[in-house]
Amino acid sequence: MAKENRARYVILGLLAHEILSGYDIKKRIGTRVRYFYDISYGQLYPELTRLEREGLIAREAASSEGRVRKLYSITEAGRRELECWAGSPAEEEKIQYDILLKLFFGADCSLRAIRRHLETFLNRNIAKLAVMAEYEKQLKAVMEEHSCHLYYWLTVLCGRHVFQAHVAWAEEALAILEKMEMSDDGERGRKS
Amino acid sequence: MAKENRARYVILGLLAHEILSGYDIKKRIGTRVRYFYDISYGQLYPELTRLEREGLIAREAASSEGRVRKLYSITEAGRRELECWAGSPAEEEKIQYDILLKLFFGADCSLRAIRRHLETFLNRNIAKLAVMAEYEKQLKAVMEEHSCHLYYWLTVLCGRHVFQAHVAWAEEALAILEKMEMSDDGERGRKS
DNA sequence: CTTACCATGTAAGGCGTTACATGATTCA
DNA sequence: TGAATCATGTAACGCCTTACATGGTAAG
Repeated sequence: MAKENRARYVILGLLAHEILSGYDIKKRIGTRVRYFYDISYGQLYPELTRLEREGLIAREAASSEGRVRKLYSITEAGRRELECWAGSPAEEEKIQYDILLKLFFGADCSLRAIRRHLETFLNRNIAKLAVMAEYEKQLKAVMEEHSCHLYYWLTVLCGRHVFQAHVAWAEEALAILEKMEMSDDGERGRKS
Repeated sequence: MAKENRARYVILGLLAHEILSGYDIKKRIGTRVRYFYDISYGQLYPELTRLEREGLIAREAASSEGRVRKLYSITEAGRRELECWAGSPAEEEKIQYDILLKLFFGADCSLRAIRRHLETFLNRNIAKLAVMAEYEKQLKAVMEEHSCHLYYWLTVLCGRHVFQAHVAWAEEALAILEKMEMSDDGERGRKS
């Protein structure tokens, strides 16, 4: 999975629009793309150093009004690199959900545990779905005037579809389990 | 994301039902759970060594009919470990799709590239969806008689929901882009 | 004056991949 | 005899996380 060093392109992508510090970048990621990408300082700062050394980003004159801040901007080479990456084929997406492994391989654990996993999963995804709906509402209002944000919108749309699917699956799975329990009623090793 | 060492639990989960060699395990994973988990030999064999050293799995007497095969079985301690894992809370699932990053951060690349990404994504997920549908058909037939395979079915169901969502999203996104192109028609930096 | 936040980093270590190395067996 | 598959591993390296280290500033 981790093959392409997403970090560097996310950084370049953000710097393509604004001059930012490492701390700023972390915040931007936290608020804007949390649902499909995250980064830690342990990866961010070394990557910034590397990008600068490679000439893909450059230090801006620090405003030096007291606080230490290292501001970075993207270079022409950086823009080319970003464009090249954006045009090259995307890696295949993988679904690696812990819950599926627990369902599949932990099949001999209690039914109660399975139900608990599904319920946690369901609640989490209901919440995420609500957030996506909220984003969409806000975006729709903004986009009436500014036709940009199209790509932002498309990513939110993806989130809505995927989280909706999670919710639908969890509900269906819980319903199936309930039906099983009815007909099966307390048979064998599985204690409810 | 990578926090819990899924590999070890997948191995234990497979060994909970059969005695297998490393090679067998790899094959089982390849045919049965490819869509939500995969492993490489570089991870598999060292993990087997570790699990044996920890007493969670044990070497079975090799049948020694020529070929070298190391067969492993799960121990009682291994079963306890597996059960403990299966009962503990599942990690939060993350969607980390390369295509979303390219959409979001490569927003200044050509519209043609975006469309190509979406089409590739769409075709891939149509194919996956078809596989899930096939699995479901087979499973339904088998489950008439054997009521086991329930958890297998639930995982396939998840795949169906998720891949269906991917397909729906990609189609909607492509439709939106097409509409944009109509009204916008070749304006600005984006060359179609 | 202390808490919260701003801000930048390093070190250790785990997870996971790819490439390489080796050799036996089966089948055309 | 040569290719495919069976079968087990190691080495190197990259990604990423967690925990730690350091210090400044704003606000109550």
